[in-house]
Amino acid sequence: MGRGRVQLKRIENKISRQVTFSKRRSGLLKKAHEISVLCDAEVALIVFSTKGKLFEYSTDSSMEKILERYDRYSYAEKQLAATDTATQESWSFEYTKLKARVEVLQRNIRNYVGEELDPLNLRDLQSLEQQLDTAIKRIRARKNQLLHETVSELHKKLFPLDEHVDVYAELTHMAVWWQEKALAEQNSLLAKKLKEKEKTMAARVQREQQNPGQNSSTFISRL
Amino acid sequence: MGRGRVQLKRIENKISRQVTFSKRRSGLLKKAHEISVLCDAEVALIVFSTKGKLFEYSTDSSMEKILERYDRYSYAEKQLAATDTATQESWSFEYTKLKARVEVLQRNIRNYVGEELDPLNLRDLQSLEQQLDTAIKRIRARKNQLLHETVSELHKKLFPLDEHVDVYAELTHMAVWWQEKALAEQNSLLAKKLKEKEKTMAARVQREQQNPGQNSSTFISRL
DNA sequence: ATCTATTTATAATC
DNA sequence: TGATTATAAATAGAT
Repeated sequence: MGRGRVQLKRIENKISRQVTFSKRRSGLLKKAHEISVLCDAEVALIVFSTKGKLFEYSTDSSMEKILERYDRYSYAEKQLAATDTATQESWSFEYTKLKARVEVLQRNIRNYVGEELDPLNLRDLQSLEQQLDTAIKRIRARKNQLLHETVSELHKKLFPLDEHVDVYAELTHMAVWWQEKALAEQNSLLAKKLKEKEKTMAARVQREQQNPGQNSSTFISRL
Repeated sequence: MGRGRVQLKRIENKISRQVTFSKRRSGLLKKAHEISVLCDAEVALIVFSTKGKLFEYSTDSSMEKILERYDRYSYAEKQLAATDTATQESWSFEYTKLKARVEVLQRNIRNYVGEELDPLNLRDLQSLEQQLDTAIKRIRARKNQLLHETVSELHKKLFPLDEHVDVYAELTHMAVWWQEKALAEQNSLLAKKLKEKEKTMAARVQREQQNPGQNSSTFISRL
């Protein structure tokens, strides 16, 4: 409903994707609210943007209640299966144990997404950072692999008879080319920055020489 | 959008309320799906009719994952509400729920440390990477803050009478110095790498010229 | 469910 | 972001 028909597929242009998101999001929230009021329904709507920003709507702003209700609804089946597996007494204990476990896991996860870092000491932070660093590397590797596979399959579809072309080698070439380009750009950028720094440094040194011993290097010279 | 304007208030006629609900519900689900696809967003939509029937939509049908993410986003408030519900409901139900939760959390954690990535699609990987990237930034910021505080306290102990020295200014000087050094090192390293790359590139180009059209650029030129 | 007259939502543009 | 406008979509009311 606009000046042109719209295909149901990811909008590739980042800007217009963002604009569309903003418009449609407000439209969606509005409609969620409308059906909730008009039809006396309970609605919970959660939207995460690509960048991970959260938008939400819930009837009477009781998201909690609705999600609880949802859980009750969707776990109903699982409950039946589990009812007769264990005896009543042991459950209390098991439950407590499990609950503690959930708390630990949740705390861990919060740390993994960079929240509640205050209780951690330097060593914890260090090891956390290292873990996440490894994780990111693996994720990127997996992403590449996935892309790799996708491209390779695509290639097979495009050139089914063309067996002698080594797609992997081609991709490697492309990667090398890309890397070189990025490297060159980074290099010139760094060179520029370095020059600026040298300039400001020279200026500061000159100032220091004009009024020496004022305050500046006291701390460093003491260490 | 119909033959008459509509007031934003509960439709009193039961029949037309039901009809409107049915129509608008499908419209809402459709729009939720559309924004999800068009704008690459993660959407979870839960609707309970007046009669308590459940309708839901979720991106990639992973309602669990999205609700988990939502919980993480707004865990602060939730903590309080979740604690005392356990006493009321049957243990069996709560236990089952909790167990499922533990499984989800564990799976999440495995993903956060870069394990079991195979079931994830490209979008999942992308969002995971982004989350971890943010996390690492926060962790580094916290590390720096901690170091900062430690040094500042140490300084107070070492020079208790020395109130006029601005430790923060000193630290800034040190930081600048350090940055410049690192920058210079990085620069020379990059320069070295670049030169190597150029050499290998030149070598490859030469090879290509000697036996042209063998296999290499077939793929790229076709794209 | 199906059919339109209308109202709404929104894509394109600035 | 915020407005404007032409057009596509959704849907209220009727069947």
